[in-house]
Parts: sequence; C-alpha cells; structure tokens
Amino acid sequence: MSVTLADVAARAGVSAATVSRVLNGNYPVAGETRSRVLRAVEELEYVVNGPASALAAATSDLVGVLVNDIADPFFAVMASAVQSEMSPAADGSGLSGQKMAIICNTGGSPERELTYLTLLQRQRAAAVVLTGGTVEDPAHTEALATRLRRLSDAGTRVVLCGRPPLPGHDALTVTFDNRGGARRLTEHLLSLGHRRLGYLAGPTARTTTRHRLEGHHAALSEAGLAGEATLTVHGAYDRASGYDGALELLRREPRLTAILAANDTVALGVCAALRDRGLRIPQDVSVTGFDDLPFAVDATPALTTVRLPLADAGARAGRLALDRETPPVGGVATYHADLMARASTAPPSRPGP
Amino acid sequence: MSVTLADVAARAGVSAATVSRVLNGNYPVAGETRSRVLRAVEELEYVVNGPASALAAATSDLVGVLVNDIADPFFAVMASAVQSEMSPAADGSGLSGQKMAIICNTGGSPERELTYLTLLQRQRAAAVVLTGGTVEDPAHTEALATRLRRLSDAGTRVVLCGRPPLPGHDALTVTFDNRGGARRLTEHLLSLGHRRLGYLAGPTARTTTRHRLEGHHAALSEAGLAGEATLTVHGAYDRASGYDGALELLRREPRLTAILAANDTVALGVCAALRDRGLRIPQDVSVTGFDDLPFAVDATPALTTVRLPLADAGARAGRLALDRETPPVGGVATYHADLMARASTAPPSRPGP
DNA sequence: CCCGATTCAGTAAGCGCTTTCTATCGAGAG
DNA sequence: CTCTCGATAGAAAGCGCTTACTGAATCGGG
Repeated sequence: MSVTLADVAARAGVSAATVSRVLNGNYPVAGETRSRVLRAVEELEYVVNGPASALAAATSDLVGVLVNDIADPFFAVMASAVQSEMSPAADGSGLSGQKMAIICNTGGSPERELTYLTLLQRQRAAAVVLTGGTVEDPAHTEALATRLRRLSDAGTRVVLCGRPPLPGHDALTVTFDNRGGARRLTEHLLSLGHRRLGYLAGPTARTTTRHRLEGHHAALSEAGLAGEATLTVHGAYDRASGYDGALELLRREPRLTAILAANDTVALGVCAALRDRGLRIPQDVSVTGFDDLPFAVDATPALTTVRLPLADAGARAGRLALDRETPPVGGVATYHADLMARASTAPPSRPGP
Repeated sequence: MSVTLADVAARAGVSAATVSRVLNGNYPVAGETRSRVLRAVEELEYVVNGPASALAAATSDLVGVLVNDIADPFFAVMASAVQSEMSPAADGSGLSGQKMAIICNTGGSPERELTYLTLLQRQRAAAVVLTGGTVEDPAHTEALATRLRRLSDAGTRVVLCGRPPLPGHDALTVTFDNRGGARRLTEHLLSLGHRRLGYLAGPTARTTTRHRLEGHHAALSEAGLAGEATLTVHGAYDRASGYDGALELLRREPRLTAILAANDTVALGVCAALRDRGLRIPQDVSVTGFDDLPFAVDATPALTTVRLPLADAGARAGRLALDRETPPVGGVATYHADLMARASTAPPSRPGP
C-alpha cells in the first residue's frame, strides 16, 4: 500500500536502520550514502509514519494547547503565539521532529479540561500548555493536579499560561498581574474623581475573576473607600453579559458614573447598553475594559483598558514547553498589566457625594 | 514504566485481545468479563497508547485544520466551529475514537501550507480541513492538488472551507459567495447615490480578493458605470493596510464618497484613517466591511458589511470531515452573503457628478 | 607493519496495540 | 447422543520505525 522505510532502504541499497538515521540525523552516515537515501526518499515520495516512529521512539511531536474557546481573541492570540514558536521553516526543510499543536476547546468546562488532558496523555504529547483562568474548586484543583502529575511523570512538559501556579503541581507558569491591572484601572477612575463605581465581574469561582476583583477592592481600600463606593455583578466573559450587566448595575444604582468591565468584550456590551439607554461615554458614564484586545482601540470612544501582553506570554509559554528557554527562577514569570488610558474614561460630569 | 494493555490484561485475568476489544467495543465481550476489564483499567489508571493503536489500526484520531492565522477572528471562528463538531462529551465517557484537531497556522504562505500537509500526512490524519482563500498560482495550485491527492489516496478525508473548489482535486467544499457579497455591498452604495468609490482590495493573486473584486466590478457594470467610478488599491487583510490604503485612496481621489474595504478588519483601519483626517463617517465618507465579524456591530458607527456564516460553514466542514453528514450534490455547498446595512453608510452629502 | 581507535552500516529485538484465525463451550437440532 | 452453530476468548502475527549491539573497514601512531 503505502511506501515504508523498508521500501526506501531497498531502493537505496542500504538497511532500514541507515534510512532512519539519515532521516533523523542523529547518527553518522557517510555523505554518499546519505544522498543516495535522500534520492530514494524523493523518488518514492516517502513520508514517515508518525505513529510508528512515535511508538518506537516513545515520543511524539504533538503539543497540546488547552483554551476556553479559540474563537475568543484572548485565547486565540495566546494560542497563536504558542504555535508561532513551533512553526516549521517556510522552505519545508528539516521536518524531522517538527512539533504540531493540538488545540483543545474546553468551553470553560472543568470536566472537559480533564478529558482533554487524558486524550493528550493518550497521544503521549511532548508538552501541554494550559491557558487562561481556571475554576477554583478544591475537587477540581486536586483532580487537575493529579492529571498533570501523571502527564509530567510520563515525560510530558506542562506549562501554565495566563493562569496562576497550581497548588499541588510545580508546572512552569507564565501569568499576568490581574490584581495589579484591576488596581490601576480603579485608581485611574478614582483619580478622575469617580466615587460611584459599578464592577462587572466575570463568572464566580474563577481565578481570573477573583484576582481582578481583589485588585479593584485593594484600590478602593487604599483610597480610604470601603465597599460602599462600588457595586458588583457577576456574568460571563461575553458581550451579552456586558449588556445585561450594565443595565442591571444602572437599575441598582442609577447614579453610577463609571463601570469597570471584566474584559474588553464585556466592555463592548456595556457601551452598547449605555448607548441604547441614551447615556454618553464618557460624559455620563466612563467605561473600562481589560486585556487590550486588538479591537479596544477601535471602539468608539477608544476603550481605556489594561494591556495584557498575550502574545509575549504565549510565545514564552511555547518556548518553555519546547524546552527552548531557561525557566524563570521559581518557575513563575509574571507579566505586568499596563494601563492604557484612552477616551472612554473622563472625569464625571456629576461629581460624587 | 507506563501501564500497558498487557498489564491490564494480567490484572483482569484475560488476554490483551480481550482488553482491546472491551476498549474499542467492536467485538462481543461477555458482560462479566467486560466489567472486570474496566475495573482493572480504573485501578491501574490505564491510558491507551495512541501512537501504538494508530500504528496497529492504521488510522489516527487526528484531524488537521489549516488556517492563515488562528489569531484572526475570521479563521478562529471557522476553526472553532470545525472543532465543536468533534468535541468530547463533557462527562468524559466514550473517549475511544475521540478526534482531536491539529491547528496549523500557515501565515498565508503557500510553502508552509504544503509543509503542513506533509506533516499531517505523516501523522496519518483522519481528515484535513483547509480554510480561507488560497494563492492563485498555477504552480502552487498544482502542487496543492498533488499533495491533497496523496492524502486522499492514503485515506485522509479532505474538505475545503471558505475557499473555492480546487481544480485538480474533487475535495468536498464549503464556500462563500464572495462575488455576490461584494456585488450587494456595491449596489447598496450605488443605490444610496455614491458615484466615486474607492475599493481597498486584499492581497493580489488570492481567490478571495479576486472574487470580491469581480463582484464589485459586476455591480458597477450592471449599473452602467464603467471602471472610472472606482479606484482600487491592494493591501493585506489587516488594520494597518486599511489605514494606509484609505490615505492612499484619498490622495489619489480626494472627492471619494465611499470606501469598500476588503474585510471588517481593514474597514476598522479605514475608519481610523478617516477620523484622523477629520472626515466624518458616514456624512463625508461611507465605509463598508466584509465578513461581519463580531466586532463589526460595535464599531462606531456600526459597520455596514456582508455577513459570512463562518460558524455554520465551519461546523458543516467539520461534519463532512468526520463523515457525519451526506455531502452536498456536486460536492460543493455555497453559503450566501447577506447584506447587513448599518450606520457606516449613508447617501453622500456631496453628490457625484 | 601491527593494533587499538574511529567511522559507518547491518542485524534484530522490540515499542504497545489490533485483528485474523483458532479453540472452547453450550445449546438446540436432527 | 452426536453434530452444528453462535457466542466468547486466546494465540500470534504483524503495523513501521528506532536503537542497542555487532561487525567490518579504515587510519594513524608506535
């Protein structure tokens, strides 16, 4: 049926071992022999059987990347960066050992996260990168740590990207300063004079949600403001939640002068709701996002947000997964979140009490 | 080292063959035996060795998805939809035969496209989905057809999604009516009274670019307008090209009243350039996009564009790839592109000649 | 001129699973 | 009571590749 190593060997007049060695370049082969083999490979259009070599060598060229949803730019940008680190040369040379990324959409489901980890273990993945926040549930954290331990025991490198270190497993971690970002955003609004804030948080029981909320509260406390200056509503990380959440916040406190959204996508929903309500941004209500996704600058008014270096973090995670970069001391690298003050925030036209 | 089928067999007091049959459920096994095997699997935390079974069964559970760049929403939405069709049950049951998607970023490079196809053939992928437009170069088209033929000969299902059928290979195809979309957009502008149009086309020598441009010209011809009513500039499918392209168009013809962008992302760049030039949208210049990506409705003013059912097409392609849907007659399914008339287009305030 | 290094190629034993072919055991059929 | 057939389970032969081992030249130095 299909061409095998043995066919190539026969054609080149050498043994299968020699062909294998030429293809993997990990053993000396005389120049003349090598070129004879390569010619045979060409002529027969031979393509290595990946599963067979994975079995024999007990390693595979697959790298798993877990994301909530690849259609969400937050994850897409990170995943794209992870992948860019293992992109093959455009000229198609040196394909041996070329890694490929398996992208797994968990949809935010903890169970599916575990399922995919099992599936990746089945593939004997060379590495696994888990991106984005995770559910904060003791049972799940434990199950996750167990699964990851099994993977690392089996030789799979594990890297966390955009999520905090996992208790119970010392995976290399690339994370964001979500607390700091939320704090800076809140300080920015406070310094503009806002005193009645609405906070549209992400889903409960998620690390990202909690950290951002903590940063928000920290800024309020530091400013000597207790919790009464803010109102919190939880929702999903999507536009619809932003729309609904904004209406809910306004219902609870019509005198709000600023709304902090869980992320940029949510902020877009907030803006839409405010516009539909006839409120101007930022004159009537200031709005902030989080992440600084590509579209944030094109929103009108341009969204004040906090920049997460998603591409840098993803690329770093990719290199760590491929063992091409020395790990940070302590195994954890934290990226700072810079404030991007733009047009969606301004001093309140109706000052607080 | 790691637990194997034989270990499970020993523990359950049966032969390896029986364990294999329980796991794959393709051969009768007595209930009592089955449960004994499953218990052993649990106790030993056995995880199938994917490469080994792929080798023995000569099939793999991997499906390749080629995209230009997964960070681009156009591709991310399609890829996400393709994947959703092979998402495992959340409860982790029935993992046998569970497919996984390998996402390959070609970066629009024809060479890399071919390289990835080879890499997928090496993995003995069960199916391959190629998304997005492709380069129109006879040499590349031929090379591509050859590669795809080798894949299908090897039993890999090939599906094209969001690109026209490939001469030289009868792969199942899910495509968009790019011509019709561009025609409708142009007709919309003409009917509003615009007569001096600027067209910001995508990269030359790409099917998508050509088809959209043809639709544009078709609408002009039908309206009895020759080419003189429009000006064309080519650029990449990104925001920066939109920005630069808009300035270039205005330089060449300051009296333009409308600009059609290659896609929504480009349109955002156009809008930014116009704003920086102090031109109002749509009063001074109308702008249209293409694709109707999620952010189009949140642009200000909301972008008039044409909706491509990316998710539907991706899902369809996914089902076809998994052989879970009967192929359309002729092997080609074409999706219509609906006009989404929004606020970025209006009659020109300074009518044409 | 002989000998231990060194270099390169072949032999063959798996890697862990699937699957064909056999074998066994009962239960009806004749 | 023997024979046949259906339902299960096992034995064993690979699937195509990697990688110790071995073996055969070749080479430079004593």
